[in-house]
Amino acid sequence: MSNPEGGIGEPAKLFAALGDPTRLALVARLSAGESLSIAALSSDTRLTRQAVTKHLHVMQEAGLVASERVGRESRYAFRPEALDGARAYLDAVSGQWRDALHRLKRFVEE
Amino acid sequence: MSNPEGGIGEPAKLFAALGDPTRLALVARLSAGESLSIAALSSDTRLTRQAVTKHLHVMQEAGLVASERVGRESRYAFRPEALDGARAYLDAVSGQWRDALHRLKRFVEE
DNA sequence: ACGATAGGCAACGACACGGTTGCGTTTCCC
DNA sequence: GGGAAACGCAACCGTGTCGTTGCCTATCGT
Repeated sequence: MSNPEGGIGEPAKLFAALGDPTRLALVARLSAGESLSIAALSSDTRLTRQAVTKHLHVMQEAGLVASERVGRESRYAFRPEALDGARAYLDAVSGQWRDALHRLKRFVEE
Repeated sequence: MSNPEGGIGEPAKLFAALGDPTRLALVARLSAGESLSIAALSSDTRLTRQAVTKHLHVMQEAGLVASERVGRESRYAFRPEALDGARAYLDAVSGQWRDALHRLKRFVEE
C-alpha cells in the first residue's frame, strides 16, 4: 500500500483537520509541548470557548490531538504521530511523480 | 520564519485542498505524470464533468495543479512543488514538538 | 456551603461546499 | 458546413461547517 491510491479516506480526514487556520493555530500552540485546557486555548483567541471545543473535537477525531480529563478541566495534547500519515501520503505522491518522470526520461532516451 | 506560527493562511488552503477524497483521487491520477483533460479525469468517476472542474479550480487556487489550454481541451498537470510547503509545515510542527520534549528532558535531568 | 471557574449539550443562523442540471461557446473532424 | 466533443458559466439544492448564544452540570477554593 505504498501507492497514493490506497486508503484515501483517512488521510483526507487528517488533511481536512489541518485545512483550517484556526485549527492550525491550535496545532502550533499545542506543538509547544504543554498539554493545555480549553480555557487556556481559547483565552488568547477572539473565538468562543465552544468554538475552540468544536475544533478540538474535529482534531481529536482526526487523531491530531488527545484529550485527558483532569479535575474540572480537560487537557488537550498534541499527537505528533498523526503527522506521519500525512507525511507518508505526501511522500508517496511525490515519489510516484518522480518515478513517472524517471520512466519518461528512460523512454525518451532509449 | 521556521516556527509553525508564521504564515498560516497559505498552508491551510493547501491542506484544505488535500482534505477531500475526490481531490485526493485526482491528485493520485495526476501524479502519475500525464497531463490530463477534464473529460479524461471525469471519465472514470461517478461525478459530473462540472464537479471535477470545480475540484480542479480549488486545487489550482491552492497551487496543487496547473492548467494549460490546448485546442478545445484544457489539460491539468500536477505541481509537486506545492507539496513542499505542506511538508515544510509538518516538519516545522513536529520539529517544534521534538525541541520542546528535548528542553523538558534537559530541565528534568538538571 | 457558596461563588466562581471549567466544561458539556443543544439549538440556531450565516455561509461555504459538493454536486447537479441546463445552456451557450469554441474547437475538432468528416 | 455541420454534427459532435470539450469546455465555461450560472442557477440551484442539500448538507456540512463555523461560530454564536443559552443553559445546565461538575469541580475548585475559601
